[in-house]
This record gives sequence, structure tokens and C-alpha cells, in this order.
Amino acid sequence: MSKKDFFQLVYQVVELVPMGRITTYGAVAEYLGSKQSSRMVGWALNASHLSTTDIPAHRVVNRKGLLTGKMHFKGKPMQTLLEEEGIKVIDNQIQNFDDLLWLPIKELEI
DNA sequence: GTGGTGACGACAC
DNA sequence: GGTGTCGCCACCA
Repeated sequence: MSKKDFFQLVYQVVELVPMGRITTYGAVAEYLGSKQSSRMVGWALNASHLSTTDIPAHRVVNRKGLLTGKMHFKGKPMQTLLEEEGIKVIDNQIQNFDDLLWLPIKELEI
């Protein structure tokens, strides 16, 4: 497609995450072509709240299933938002993380 | 234009 | 097995 900013590309993927599912920085980074650029995903999400688009950043967690950027998230705690979608979170860690994990590189590659 | 930083991941020791 | 360090690319000062 047209040349899009790395941010926009990350937003696009995150918005595609279905409710009740979650994705990881590494998964998005890998989908973008470089799993080693996972830091860029986090950086993009850092600006997600600055974007006019609503980005479910609470659905994006690290490879461990830990709710990292919760401190950067605005509004209610990420844990609460995830629980609203049916995702169980205990101590900032997602339960059934492997089962709820949604991989764009896999789902979109079908 | 350069340097430093960043919501991470993987590898090395 | 835990800790430390590097790497990666994009944005800010």
C-alpha cells in the first residue's frame, strides 16, 4: 500500500485486534517485518493516545503477557479494560495469555 | 545534523 | 537460572 508511517502501521494492526483477544509487541513487530523492532511498537503505542484514532493499546502487552505500559495508559487501568472484554488479568499478568494471543502475522496471513 | 531515549526481545555471560 | 548488554528504528531536544 501507500507509504505509511510506522506509527500508522502499528495502529492499523492494533485496531484489527478483535475484542477479547490480545497481541504482543513482538507479534506486531514481526508482522511489520522486524521482530527486533519491538521497541518501535511500544514507541508507536506511546503516541497512540496522541493519535486522533482510538487505539486499544490495552490489548497490546509484552511477550510475557505482562501489562507493561499500563502506567502510560490513560483512564481506567488496563487490567479493568481487559476484564471488561472478558480477559482475566491477575497482578498485571494476563491469564490464558497463550490462548488469547492474537497474531496478526498469522491471522492476516491466511 | 548528532545524540539520546523508548510501553521490548533475544542472546551472552 | 538470573542478570546484563546489545540491537533495532523512529521521534525529540
